[in-house]
Amino acid sequence: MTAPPPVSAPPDSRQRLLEAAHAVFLRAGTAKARTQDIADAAGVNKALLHYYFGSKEALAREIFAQAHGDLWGRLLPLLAHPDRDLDAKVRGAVAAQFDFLEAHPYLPRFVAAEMLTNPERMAALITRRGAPPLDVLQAQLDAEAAAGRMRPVPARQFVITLMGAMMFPFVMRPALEAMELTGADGFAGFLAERRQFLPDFLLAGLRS
Amino acid sequence: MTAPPPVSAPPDSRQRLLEAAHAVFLRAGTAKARTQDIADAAGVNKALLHYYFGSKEALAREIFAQAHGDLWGRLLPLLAHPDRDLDAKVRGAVAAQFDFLEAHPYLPRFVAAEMLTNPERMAALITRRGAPPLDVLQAQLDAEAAAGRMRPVPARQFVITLMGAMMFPFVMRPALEAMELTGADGFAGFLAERRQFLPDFLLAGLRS
DNA sequence: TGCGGTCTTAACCGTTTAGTTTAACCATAC
DNA sequence: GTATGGTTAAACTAAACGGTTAAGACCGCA
Repeated sequence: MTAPPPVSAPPDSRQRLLEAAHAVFLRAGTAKARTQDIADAAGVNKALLHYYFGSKEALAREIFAQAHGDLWGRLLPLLAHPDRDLDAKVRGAVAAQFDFLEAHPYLPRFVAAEMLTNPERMAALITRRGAPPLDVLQAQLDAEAAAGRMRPVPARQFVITLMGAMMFPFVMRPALEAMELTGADGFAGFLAERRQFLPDFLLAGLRS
Repeated sequence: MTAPPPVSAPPDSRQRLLEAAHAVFLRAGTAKARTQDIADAAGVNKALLHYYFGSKEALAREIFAQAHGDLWGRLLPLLAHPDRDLDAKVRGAVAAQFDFLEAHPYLPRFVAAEMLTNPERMAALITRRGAPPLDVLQAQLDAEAAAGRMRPVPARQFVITLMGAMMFPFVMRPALEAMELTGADGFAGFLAERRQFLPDFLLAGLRS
């Protein structure tokens, strides 16, 4: 059924297990995922999973930490960059994040689901960054407000609105489709339209 | 340990089971929740759960359908109302939805998680409404655009942005807190600020 | 040649869980 | 005063699942 074991297999089974675990976990959640399914997807025996990772829980921790980092790691540094104006930042962030999300559409819902069923995994991750990278953005917003070009706006509100505007459709996609809110051209059409719509809308929301 | 069986117990055990299931499911997800925990929370025997609902899955379907309806049922009709102007609609929707979400903070994450782990439950719900109630809103947006007061905006984009702007912080709350994005005054402070921020921001985003 | 890391097969263990069964209890209605 | 429906307690089953183990095969390398 599965591919025959390659004669001179490179020792990348660990990596293939990680990729298989990523795929299985993201489509089922770690609670419902079966280690047997992961082993099968990796074309590998279940015993090897324990050989490398010790337990399903350890593997799940690794996948969740990576998913969490992937989901947020791009956006925040981009917004914290001091040498680009707001307009360029927002347009760049939206384009980059949508590219990433379309390549990993299950990631936001997976992270949300895991935070519900396994809050301790999130708690084990919190000892990370120091100060939040919002100072630069807040300074830019304040400068624009002082110049009269924008209303005064808390950076945290804007950032979370920006992130949510992109991730939320992926989190709630099945519900939106069931309610026919994404429209006749389907989710892909909705997303294409949204890539255009969002930057203008968000920047207009800032202007005074 | 549990309350002694009331001498003349009203036959509301079914209702108490539903409420207990709601509480347990929403904090753990249906995959990780245990029927024993639900029975305990209801102060009732586990056999009674099957007496009333037949299976954990049937109970989960009922809770999920209710949660899904609660989450979306308020907002869409409010936005479809033809006799209020956009400004009043948006302000009213934001206030009402935040009231509801603060009373049921786990609901959005629960719905998202269930759509990941049990997509078939969502699929079993789709035979509901007919046309989406976006026509009225779209007509209002078009009229404003024709009058030159707003840019032309697809109603679906605005509605999903509006919903996401409120639900997303609840879906991703643990991650936002871990990244210290909600700020020093905590999630409650962030929400209070957001109630003020959002209506102005969203309406400004529409204006030309 | 022999060693050690990688990997497989297949059986097996221990635990957890949904769901069932049985027998009994008690109020209310008939 | 007996039938009925709601309810309990506890023991039980059947199955699924995570995890373990043993024995050995393959392979590059010293």
